[in-house]
Amino acid sequence: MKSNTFHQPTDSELEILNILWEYGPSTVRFVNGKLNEIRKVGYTTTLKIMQIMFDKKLVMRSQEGKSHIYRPGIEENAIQNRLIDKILNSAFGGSAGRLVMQTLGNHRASQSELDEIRKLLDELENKS
Amino acid sequence: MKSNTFHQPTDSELEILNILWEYGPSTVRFVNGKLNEIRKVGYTTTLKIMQIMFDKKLVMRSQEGKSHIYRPGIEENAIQNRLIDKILNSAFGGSAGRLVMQTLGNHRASQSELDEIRKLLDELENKS
DNA sequence: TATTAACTACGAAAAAGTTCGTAAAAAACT
DNA sequence: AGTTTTTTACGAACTTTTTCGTAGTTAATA
Repeated sequence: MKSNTFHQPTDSELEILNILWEYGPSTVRFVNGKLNEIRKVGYTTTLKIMQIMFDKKLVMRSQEGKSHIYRPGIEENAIQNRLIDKILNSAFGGSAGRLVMQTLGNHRASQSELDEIRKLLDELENKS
Repeated sequence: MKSNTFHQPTDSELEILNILWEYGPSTVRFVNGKLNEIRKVGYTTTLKIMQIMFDKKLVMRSQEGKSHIYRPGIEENAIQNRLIDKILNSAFGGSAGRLVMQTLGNHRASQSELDEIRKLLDELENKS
């Protein structure tokens, strides 16, 4: 196990982090239940992955009676930024503008989101 | 081999697609040379991956003398959109607005890109 | 208190991806 | 023509990730 390096979550790990971010501190059973709303996964499979995540510090946990309560060990924004960096470099030649254009061009955003984006653009331009 | 399903390129495959998109139709030797500008990769490793990509239809190829010339079997935009979809669903709860905000907030875009984005926002708002 | 149920830990198999060595064929070079 | 170089094909080892069975422990329940 690399102890030093940062651990990019795998796809399964990210799926679990999302559940923890959305629902807050949870048991393995709860997480496994959520996963099974989408696809069949064995309980010990979920357990094992969460144990691995604990080793990697992707989650933290505390004892509650006989079971563990898990919570995220990393901020949602940190992972989001890392994922953005990754596809930026691997598919958009590092250009944030291209990524944004492509995203807006293909996925509808709500009016309030568009307003927010416009506001952010204003700020960015004033800053420079 | 799944023949039916769409194949999301792996990281190595995406790296090779990027070279093909950037430099156009290329031999294995050329691609391997480009890869080796960044890290050490054996020739047959690159060959093998490109053969796998051919099976998956991620690249096409034509015979040129003794060797094959490879070209992308898929459009850059298609892959970009698929990558966006993936992180949108796996880390942004499906919200394009949040992805855009996060991207703009953390990665400098040039003035001309900002202008373009603003123009696109105008179009999106007029359309709806 | 004995049985059952729920939990963790762990090992190992299975699956997916990467790496490379070797063999055989084609082309280039003496 | 014979040797060397370049290429493809392919199998197999290795790595990483995912999956699950089994064992042992703790808690709940009869």
